[in-house]
Amino acid sequence: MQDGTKTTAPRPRGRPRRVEPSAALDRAIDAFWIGGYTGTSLDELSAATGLNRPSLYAAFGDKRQLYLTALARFVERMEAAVSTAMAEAPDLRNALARFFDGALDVYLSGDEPARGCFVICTAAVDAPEEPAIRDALQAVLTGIDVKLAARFKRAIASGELPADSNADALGALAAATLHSLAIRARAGASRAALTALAQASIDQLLRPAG
Amino acid sequence: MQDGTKTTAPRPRGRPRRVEPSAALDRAIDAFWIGGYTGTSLDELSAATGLNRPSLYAAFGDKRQLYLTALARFVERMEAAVSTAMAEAPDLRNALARFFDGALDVYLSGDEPARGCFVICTAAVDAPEEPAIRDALQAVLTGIDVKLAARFKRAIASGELPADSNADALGALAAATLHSLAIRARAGASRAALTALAQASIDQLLRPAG
DNA sequence: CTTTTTTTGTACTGTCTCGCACTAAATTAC
DNA sequence: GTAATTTAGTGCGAGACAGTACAAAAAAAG
Repeated sequence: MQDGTKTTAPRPRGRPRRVEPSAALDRAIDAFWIGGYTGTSLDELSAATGLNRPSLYAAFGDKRQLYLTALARFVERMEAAVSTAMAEAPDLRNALARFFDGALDVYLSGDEPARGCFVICTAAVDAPEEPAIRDALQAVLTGIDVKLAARFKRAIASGELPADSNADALGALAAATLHSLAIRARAGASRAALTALAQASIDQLLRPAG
Repeated sequence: MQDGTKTTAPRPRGRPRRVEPSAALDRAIDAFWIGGYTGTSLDELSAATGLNRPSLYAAFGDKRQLYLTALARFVERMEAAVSTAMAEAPDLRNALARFFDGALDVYLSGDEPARGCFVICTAAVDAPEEPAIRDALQAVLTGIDVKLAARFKRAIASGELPADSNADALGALAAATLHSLAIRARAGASRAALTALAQASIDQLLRPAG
């Protein structure tokens, strides 16, 4: 506050950017989210981001790199949301409820029709022919499995679940419900139906053994 | 057998086909299965089927119609397999085991890398922009839900499950496991891992209430 | 053998696609 | 004001793509 210039604004040398790369990336996510990798052209990406094709290349490299960067950012946010849902909820039941509810907020966001999950619904189709995409998809899936399994382990340790429960299996089953929500949302299922599935999953996962 | 000519072979009028449309459709399924709708070009379809583009158009119409026809045939077979698994198994546990095992046979068939489910993994990406594909996907998902729920209802009626069980919810959860298997297979998961998930799902669904 | 009918194969058109070269514009440094 | 630097915008070129027109081929019917 001593000198008038903010220390965080040492304006760079040349012509200023018309649109920030970070904002452009967010809108590229939106475009890829709807059309998928092969289904979204560079012209569409250019229109969505406000960057023309040469600027896109300068900022993110070619189409594949842009897609992978968009995927990475989406995953980063998703995993952060999952982590907070797992950490902040008072118990496992609430953690799962937040987890599924937060996912549905994302899957049903934006205009109609619903887009489902960016990674589950669009990365899957290109997985066989694009090893980098397949690896990214695989990493995301196991990442979710691990986060969920860790939360189930905590619930076992705290006595919320019986000691002989299989945390890894329960985590994978919770993730399976997530995958199904992603697909069903993109297929046009109603939020009510999806919420019912999530609730059924929670009830099933937390039902005490007989 | 009375006259030498087989009654089923009244050779049609013009030049004979080099390849049967039914066989061509099967190979079109394979091509779409790997690349998806937008990701598979007519040239690839032509090479896969052995029909050149004009013959493809004559036989199946344009690319969208061909994809929908391929999807319909795949679904038809899948639903038949599901029905027999549900009907022939001695009890619910075996029915589900056959159901998941049969699905994995399909999802892991063909060359590496695994293709997962044709409908779940490829129709999902084009669902937002192709209403016909979205409707087909939605119909398939609810079809599976209904078939599974019916089997759970039978299990309730036969006393295999407690009377207060929610057959619809259990059916949807079993379907969710199927969706997850489809995605995970395409992401590169091992058969062992997928089988473990299926087994965990069965154990969970059949666990008596506490 | 000729005609008719159906499929096959070639070639074409217009459009889209990706990626990049090159010029114009906007800003700072001097 | 001039030079340097960075981005924006135009436009090109080679190739892929979907769909179709048209001629050649292969069979049955007469």
